[in-house]
Amino acid sequence: MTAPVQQERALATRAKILDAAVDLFDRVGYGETSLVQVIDLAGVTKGSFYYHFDAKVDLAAAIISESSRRIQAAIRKGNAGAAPALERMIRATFITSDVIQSDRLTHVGYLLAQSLSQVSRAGSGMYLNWTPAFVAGLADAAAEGDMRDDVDPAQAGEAIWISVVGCHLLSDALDDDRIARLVLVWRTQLPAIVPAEKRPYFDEFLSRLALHYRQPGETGPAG
Amino acid sequence: MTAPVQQERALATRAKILDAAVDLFDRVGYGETSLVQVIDLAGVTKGSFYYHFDAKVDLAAAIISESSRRIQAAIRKGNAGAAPALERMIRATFITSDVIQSDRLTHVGYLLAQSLSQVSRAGSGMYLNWTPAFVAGLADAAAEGDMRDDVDPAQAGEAIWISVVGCHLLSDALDDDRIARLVLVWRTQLPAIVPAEKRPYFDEFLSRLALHYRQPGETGPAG
Amino acid sequence: MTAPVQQERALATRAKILDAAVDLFDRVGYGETSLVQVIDLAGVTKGSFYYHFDAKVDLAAAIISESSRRIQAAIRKGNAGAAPALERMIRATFITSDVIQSDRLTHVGYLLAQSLSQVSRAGSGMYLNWTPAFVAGLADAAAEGDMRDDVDPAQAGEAIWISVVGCHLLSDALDDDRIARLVLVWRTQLPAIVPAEKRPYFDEFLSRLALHYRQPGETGPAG
Amino acid sequence: MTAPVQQERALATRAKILDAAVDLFDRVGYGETSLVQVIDLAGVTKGSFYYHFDAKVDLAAAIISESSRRIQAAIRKGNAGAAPALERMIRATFITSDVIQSDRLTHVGYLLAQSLSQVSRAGSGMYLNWTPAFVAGLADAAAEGDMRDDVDPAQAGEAIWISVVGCHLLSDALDDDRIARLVLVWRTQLPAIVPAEKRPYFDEFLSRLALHYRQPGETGPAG
DNA sequence: ACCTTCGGGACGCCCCGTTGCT
DNA sequence: AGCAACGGGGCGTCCCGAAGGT
Repeated sequence: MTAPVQQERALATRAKILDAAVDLFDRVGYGETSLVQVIDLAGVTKGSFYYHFDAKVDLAAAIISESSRRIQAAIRKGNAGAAPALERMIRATFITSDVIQSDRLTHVGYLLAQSLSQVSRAGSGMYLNWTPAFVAGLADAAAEGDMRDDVDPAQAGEAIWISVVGCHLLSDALDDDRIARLVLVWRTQLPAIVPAEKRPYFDEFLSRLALHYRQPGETGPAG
Repeated sequence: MTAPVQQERALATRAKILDAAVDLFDRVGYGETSLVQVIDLAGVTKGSFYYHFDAKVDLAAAIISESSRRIQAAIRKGNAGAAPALERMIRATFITSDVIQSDRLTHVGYLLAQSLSQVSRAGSGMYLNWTPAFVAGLADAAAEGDMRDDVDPAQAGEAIWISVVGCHLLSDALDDDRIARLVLVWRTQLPAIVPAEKRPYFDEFLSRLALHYRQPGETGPAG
Repeated sequence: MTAPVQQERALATRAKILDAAVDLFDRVGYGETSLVQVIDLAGVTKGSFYYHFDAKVDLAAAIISESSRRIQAAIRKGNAGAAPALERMIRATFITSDVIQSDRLTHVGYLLAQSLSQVSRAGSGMYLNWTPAFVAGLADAAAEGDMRDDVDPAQAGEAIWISVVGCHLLSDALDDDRIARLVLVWRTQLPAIVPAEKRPYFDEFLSRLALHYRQPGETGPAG
Repeated sequence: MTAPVQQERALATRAKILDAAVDLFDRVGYGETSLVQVIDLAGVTKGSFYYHFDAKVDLAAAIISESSRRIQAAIRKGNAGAAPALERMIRATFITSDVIQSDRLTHVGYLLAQSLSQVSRAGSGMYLNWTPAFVAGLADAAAEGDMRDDVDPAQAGEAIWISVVGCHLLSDALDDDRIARLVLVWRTQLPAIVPAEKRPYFDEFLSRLALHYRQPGETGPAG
């Protein structure tokens, strides 16, 4: 409680800088954005910037970590209640796509993590860590009877993860609706995974997710 | 006839520059590589460089176009004889992975095309054009009786393409064997596509492809 | 009085740069002077330079505008009291020649304005604006009875202005005494302009101006 | 005799280069024009250029000397017959203005001579040599009775030369009609020089010159 | 003699991410 | 937090030669 007012102002300054950086990194890219562009857009001075950040890369690092923090938080919040593992997995991919799509900072952070793997370790880490997560998720699903006996959770997990990754990349490159593509992926992958009798249920489950997370502007089939 | 001798030297110089650029772009990245690094490594002077290329981006452009040229050529060569559409499609993905994996320039060009979409149009073009290609391929496959009746070629085509893209991205990020991951993808996708009675054949087909294109250093199961 | 010290230092730095630039532009020319020559001579660093000036041309622009500022100021100061229009005109040409001759920055700025008309608009502007000024001056002189009835102020004004311009150019090319040449010009032009009875007065007026503004090193007739 | 064909081609090449240089120097300036611009516009190669000219400055030098050659030739031709000194002088100034105005190479050469005095010596030489020429001309005119007794040929000569110089400079800066301005100059200067009884003659003389040399597009008073 | 291809380096300007002092 | 200064490259371009063909 020493000087809460100043702290507030400092936080606001930091936020202004971060916002400006997100905007510029998104539009012109990290390497192509100069520090002065950032501080000009943020309306602060260089001294002020260097008070909050030690270097330019720290900007990226801050965005990246905030981005992954938000993704984690969104998943935790969206998957709050108890639910079967497979449903949690599916929902997690939708939540992630949704937050990446709707929150600019998260999106930029996600992109930065890819291109600046030397900065945050989150780059390859992101990809490295998620494969086992998917595999583990499918193993749990199998234990819960949500998987057919003849599929290997390890292989299926990696296959799905590959598709999800491709999904993100394509949606970034083509700048179109992530959710729609994600639905497509799950609709083609799920039949090969879940037991035949559960397919109707998961079809419905997917439809509901698609409805819930679809883009504001996008109109559904009955739109 | 007119001046063949000098042209040879020029070609060699150009190749030296390109080689150096490929090496550096691969190791440190395009944006992080300076022109003097390139010309130093190539052992040429700036004047020489600017005789062959108008700007730094032209280096990238040249690598990108040569890269896609090589991919096309490899596919054409590998798919020379007559073969069913689905087999050609599958083989094309293996050929592409193979050449990207084994030929450094091709790999770098492929990566550059992604990050420098403003330079070559090949960036987003790559992704844009391939989706319909996959869809068309599957349509042909359907006409040839290689597809189950209950799958939509359009959806299946995009789904596979998504997986292939994810495959490349993950293999790049994790820097591991592309072919192995590609085999995994096809093994999980094919069952959902081909008629049940043809599954054994395509299983065998995949095995042979995997054997044929697997990395030199990688030892197979019987290695 | 919060931070006058810093501003002072900044001003000093800026002045050092400007001084160096004036020196070099004068000796070797604007286009032939490189930025590093300027900053080396000024004893500042590149960063410092680019803090004060956005580009090389800004140096020229600054010199040009300061130059014309000084000319204006000198004229205003020299023509402070009330005096007939014709006398003010004559005196203004002497003052201008004097300050161009004695102040290096003014001289360089005057020269730059000629060659860099694309930079400052002062180039052609200088010439464009002065013709009407001379014409207007002579019109006032006519109203004050200082002009013969049979001369057209418009023609006489332009004629004199032409002579003054030629005067500057020749003095620059030959690098000799501007004042002496200016006296010559006025001595030949005035008889054709002023009424016969006023010639003795203006002869005397010219002599006094010549005496007052003649170069320090130049020795007069009695020198 | 030895190889006239080749010489012809060489001459043509040289001319092409010179033409291109004149065009570019005129439009963008000598210092701002690069060699490759010249050779591109000329449609020759660098090697070819360096066969004809040792360096870039040689281009300027060649243009300058050709320019002054043409001026000399024009004066000689225009002043071919016998005529009084003063008339020859006047006519020479008109001829010079005319050729500078109508012949692009001459104009460019004249301008180059001013800015590149270090190149051709013609720069200051031009100005240095012409003053005595004017003085000598007026001395001759005096001997022929074309000058009033009370004017000093030396002073009058320099005064006129100054005006002529100012004339050129102003016409260049304002890019307007040289001839009109020249007429103005002579009309104001002549009355102070020639005996009163000869004024009508010279007035008529000037009118005829103005008519003869006025710009093609310019319409005279009677339109 | 005339011309071409290809190469050689030296700068030129600018900008960038960073520090000190206040 | 802010004003001022710091240097180290970045890319591009420029003027020019070397070596050879016709």
